[in-house]
Amino acid sequence: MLSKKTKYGLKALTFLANREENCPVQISEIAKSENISHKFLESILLTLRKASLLGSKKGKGGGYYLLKEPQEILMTEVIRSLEGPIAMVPCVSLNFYEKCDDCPDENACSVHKLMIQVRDSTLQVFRNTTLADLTK
Amino acid sequence: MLSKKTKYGLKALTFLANREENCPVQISEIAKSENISHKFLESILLTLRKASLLGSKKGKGGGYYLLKEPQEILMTEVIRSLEGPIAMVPCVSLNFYEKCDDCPDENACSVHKLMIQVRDSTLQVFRNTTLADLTK
DNA sequence: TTTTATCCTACTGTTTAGGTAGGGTAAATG
DNA sequence: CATTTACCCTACCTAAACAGTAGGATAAAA
Repeated sequence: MLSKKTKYGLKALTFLANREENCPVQISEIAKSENISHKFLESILLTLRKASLLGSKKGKGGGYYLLKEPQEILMTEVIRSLEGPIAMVPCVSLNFYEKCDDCPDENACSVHKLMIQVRDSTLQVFRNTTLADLTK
Repeated sequence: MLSKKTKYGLKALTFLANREENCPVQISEIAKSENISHKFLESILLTLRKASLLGSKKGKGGGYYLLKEPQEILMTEVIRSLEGPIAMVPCVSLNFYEKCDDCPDENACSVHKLMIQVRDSTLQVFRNTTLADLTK
């Protein structure tokens, strides 16, 4: 299941990408337009800023803005920052690998085998999709 | 993330498929071999029986056994019984559809668009993989 | 009728998701 | 330089889901 955090984050990024000018947009404007709680969205945008996907400006006329062109923002980056691992089990994760404690031999594990395939097909989608593909 | 329930269920099914004879196997034997808590595995096998993937036999010499040939058991069935929806958001789920309450127009939603692609690529894996593909 | 092993309901502890609360800090404006 | 604006950051909270446990009921074989 995709968390609300990721879902809202994607919506916010799309909202920013859909604007013609890339000037700072206030949290409240995004929150209102996308039906997201102001405070929750604030914490999400903060995460995206720390992941270097968004820039921010304080004070009057401040807000958040994209740091890169939409077509340069890959879904792999976005999903990994907001959701964490893309793989369904840690033992097949490229960026968040962890060994299973119940599994003596990873290479003999049927779940491992299956989940590698799922990971690869999901990765293919995320690697071939940029923020620009989500806009209209 | 894949739940332990699904993970253990897959391991148990693979264990049964790897046996040369399809006679009833006790919970304890599977639990021991796969490092799964006996009681937890019991509840998982019960789920699989109710999903008509396993048969059971009570009393001495009893246990669980496959109801179909491994090559006839699709991953879509297994995952849906144990994990529930394959889609990452309910609004793109084929078998467990639900409308998002924050989304006025599904077709205009960027998350929807992306998640349909993910669902389709994951489905392709599960539809083309049977239990027989997980055995060795 | 005793033993074996599944069936089934209910309960419980831990973790995570999805927020809220409330003040701190930097920048623009006058 | 003071005020307003809007992001920055930590801590906290509640409900639900996950990952099991407990304990007995039931059915089949010996």
